[in-house]
Amino acid sequence: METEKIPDIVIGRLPRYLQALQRLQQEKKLTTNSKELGERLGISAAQIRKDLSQFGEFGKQGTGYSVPFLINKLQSILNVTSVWDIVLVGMGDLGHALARYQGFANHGFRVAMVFDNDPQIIGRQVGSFTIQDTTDLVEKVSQAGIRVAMLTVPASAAQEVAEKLVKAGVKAILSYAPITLNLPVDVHVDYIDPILKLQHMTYYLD
Amino acid sequence: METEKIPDIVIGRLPRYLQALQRLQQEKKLTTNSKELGERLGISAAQIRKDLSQFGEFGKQGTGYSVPFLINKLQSILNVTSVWDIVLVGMGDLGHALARYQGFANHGFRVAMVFDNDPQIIGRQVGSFTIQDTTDLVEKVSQAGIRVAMLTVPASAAQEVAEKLVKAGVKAILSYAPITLNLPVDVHVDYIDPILKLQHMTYYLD
DNA sequence: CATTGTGAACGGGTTCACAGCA
DNA sequence: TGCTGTGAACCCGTTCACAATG
Repeated sequence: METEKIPDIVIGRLPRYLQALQRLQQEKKLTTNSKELGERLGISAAQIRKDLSQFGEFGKQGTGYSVPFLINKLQSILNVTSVWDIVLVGMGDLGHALARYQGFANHGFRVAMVFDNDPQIIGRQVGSFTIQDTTDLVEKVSQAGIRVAMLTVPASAAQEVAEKLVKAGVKAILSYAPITLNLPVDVHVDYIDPILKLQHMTYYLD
Repeated sequence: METEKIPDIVIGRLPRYLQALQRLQQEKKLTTNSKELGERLGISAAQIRKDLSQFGEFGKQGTGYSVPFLINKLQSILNVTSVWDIVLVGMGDLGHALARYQGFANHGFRVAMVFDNDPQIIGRQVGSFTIQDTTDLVEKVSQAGIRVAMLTVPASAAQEVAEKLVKAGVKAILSYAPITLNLPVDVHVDYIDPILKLQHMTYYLD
């Protein structure tokens, strides 16, 4: 095991391994192996072994991997042993859906605050949240010490809001806005855009 | 230009180029170059030139690329010169949000039908759509000749629904369900899962 | 004896650097 | 002069194949 310089692309696969393992656990399986995991995920067994071996020797020859043990290890590596509070900005339809999404629980996340800049909806309830004014965002978010954000505002507002989040101390932003954000290098940014994914696939359609 | 065997990873970047170009067009810019595009997207200029050169010689030395011309070329390459009908299955919060999302217009897509299996909501209106019964999915979708789907059903239903979509002739599925689908190789599948993206980023947080 | 962990070989994507051209 | 297109070099991730071992 050599901890130094693990490629980002490897890190990106770990959540998928964790997801598959949690499904195996639901199915009451206590052990698995690189072949089974690989088949479920469409990844080669060698790849999975090599990825995991970067972090330690988690398996047993002849047996494979203990499902609960490997889940614990991956949760530790990915820093999701406890729960990250998330600030959600932009309470359109998508923001509403994410605010109410039950899937974050048990995966290391919980929406803690929601914001919008529209006076028409500020103060309204969404599930258990009261929509707060983005004017107060920097103060409220920094005070709460929140480090993770999801951005569901229109493209025209995304850069500005992202800068507020950074000012508030946020270090990881998952943006649904169809625009590349320009932020300090120590802030981690990723994007979700269905149009990009769909256009990728239509290339292969006649 | 050599058309044979263009890596999938290159195809995956083309939608981002198109997105950036369309923003440039909104800003009334008529030409751009690999350096400007690269800076906007966080991609090296050489990468962009090499990617584009796989499909033809679209630029002019000393000038760069014509924005509208390159937009047209990319739209042709990606097969989004006309509009793909999409079938959307699963009318929870996320399904509602996607059904009402205005961002598909002008990017090559339009939601054409929506389905759910919950008797409580079948027949209801969502925007301009009437929620249809998944029992009728195969018939309706194949009759309409729809080739592209978005899946926003619970994980427990995703595989089953995906198989129905395939039976109906769908060849591209964008799934929001947190599970790897097992489908024929000629069906293109991609996933959107915020939890995977968040866990990837929290690895880098203390 | 099934399955891991891993060095070595391999393959392929990215960057380099420059000729070529508007 | 400015910027593209591209062969070559480089770099890095994946696969291979097998020794090690519970």
